[in-house]
Amino acid sequence: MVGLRERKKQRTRRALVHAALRLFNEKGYEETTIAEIAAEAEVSTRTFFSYFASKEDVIFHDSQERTGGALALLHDRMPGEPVAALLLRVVQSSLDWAGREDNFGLEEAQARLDLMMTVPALQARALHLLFDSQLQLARALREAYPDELDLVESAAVVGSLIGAVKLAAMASLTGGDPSEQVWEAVRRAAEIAVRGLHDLPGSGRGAA
Amino acid sequence: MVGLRERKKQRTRRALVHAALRLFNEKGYEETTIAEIAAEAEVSTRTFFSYFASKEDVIFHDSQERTGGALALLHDRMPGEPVAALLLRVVQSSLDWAGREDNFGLEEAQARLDLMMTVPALQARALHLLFDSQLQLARALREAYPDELDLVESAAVVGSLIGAVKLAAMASLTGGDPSEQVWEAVRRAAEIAVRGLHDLPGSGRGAA
DNA sequence: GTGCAAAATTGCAATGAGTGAAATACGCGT
DNA sequence: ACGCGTATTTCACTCATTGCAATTTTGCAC
Repeated sequence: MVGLRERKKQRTRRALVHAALRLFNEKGYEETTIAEIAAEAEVSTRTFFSYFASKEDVIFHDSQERTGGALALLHDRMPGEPVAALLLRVVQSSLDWAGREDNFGLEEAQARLDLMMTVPALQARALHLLFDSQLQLARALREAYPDELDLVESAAVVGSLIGAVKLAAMASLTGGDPSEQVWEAVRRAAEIAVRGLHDLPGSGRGAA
Repeated sequence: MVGLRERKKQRTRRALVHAALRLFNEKGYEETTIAEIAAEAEVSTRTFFSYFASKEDVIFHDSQERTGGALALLHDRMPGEPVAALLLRVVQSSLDWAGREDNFGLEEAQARLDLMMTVPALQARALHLLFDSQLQLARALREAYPDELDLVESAAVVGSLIGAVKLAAMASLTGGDPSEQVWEAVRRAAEIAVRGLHDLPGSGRGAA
């Protein structure tokens, strides 16, 4: 399955992402044209679109897998585990993901985050993706606790948690805090959001 | 101040919004070109862009004012009012806004909501705007309780509440529920999110 | 190795969003 | 009626994105 064909495709894909990221940070997102990215990766502009549906997609090429992990956690929840504890594990695992970044260097990860935060178009796209994943998480959570939660409740719980974490992280980030404090902000936000969940059905006792 | 000049401008603006909405619902958002909208409103395509920065903006032309109301509520909070109670009032007032819709007919309001929910580009934009307003709300909340909350906490609280409401509403909407049940979902979500806030500094006693 | 079919790449043309600048029309105060 | 300043239009241009047909590359069988 990993024939030359596949390897070559992956190489091109990476080249495109790499080139795009480099140019975005060098000249800015709007200022960089697809033609330039393609040239940098040594393919035609037309080929760019056979790898990514749009300019934005270069930035979000791996968002799929990222939510997959969270969904898996919800799916294989430990029997008897309180909702609050499970959700905190999801948050934790998500934070770990951000710490890894195998595929691309830490610099590129940072650059990407920066772009997502500053370029309005990307910010909008990021929020949209995040939102979709939240809907998926809500469905998964509901399936994990089919007798204790209905869909609206799981949605409220997931939305509350992610919403709190996201906005707190953003507030901290825009405040210019170092990643240390951003992490701490996320932790506190999660705690606040989860506070109301202790007495939620399916709990037993609190967690966190 | 209300010379012919001003009146004419407002008339054109409305004509553009009206034409756009009509065409969007008739042929779909993507399928409608700016040229068509401009033609319908009897102006040049270039003029369209002197009124709205982009195609999307026609849909969100009044989003500014909508958040203004919520910010005002936070600003004039009643002394001694618990955080939870104040936030619930914000949610309530926001729901009322959706009920009114003075500027344009109920049909158009409904059509607009439908577009925002279904067209990905608009969905993304809506989320972005919502997110920005949340940051503003967080700042306002912090100023309303300067001694009891720091920025991260207010962000967590606001994000949690809005996140819960938003996702619950969405879950209910995509489930095909009638507006009756959507309203109920929002109410329940707000309650869940607020549950953890009762023992938040500045409260005193609970509210809901 | 050769040859062939599938997959990938490319060039080209076309559509539509969005922008900049110059030319023009028009309400407004005098 | 006259001139000023702002809308509006026109024209020309850049760029994202897509459809299509031609071309090249690769996987595989003989």
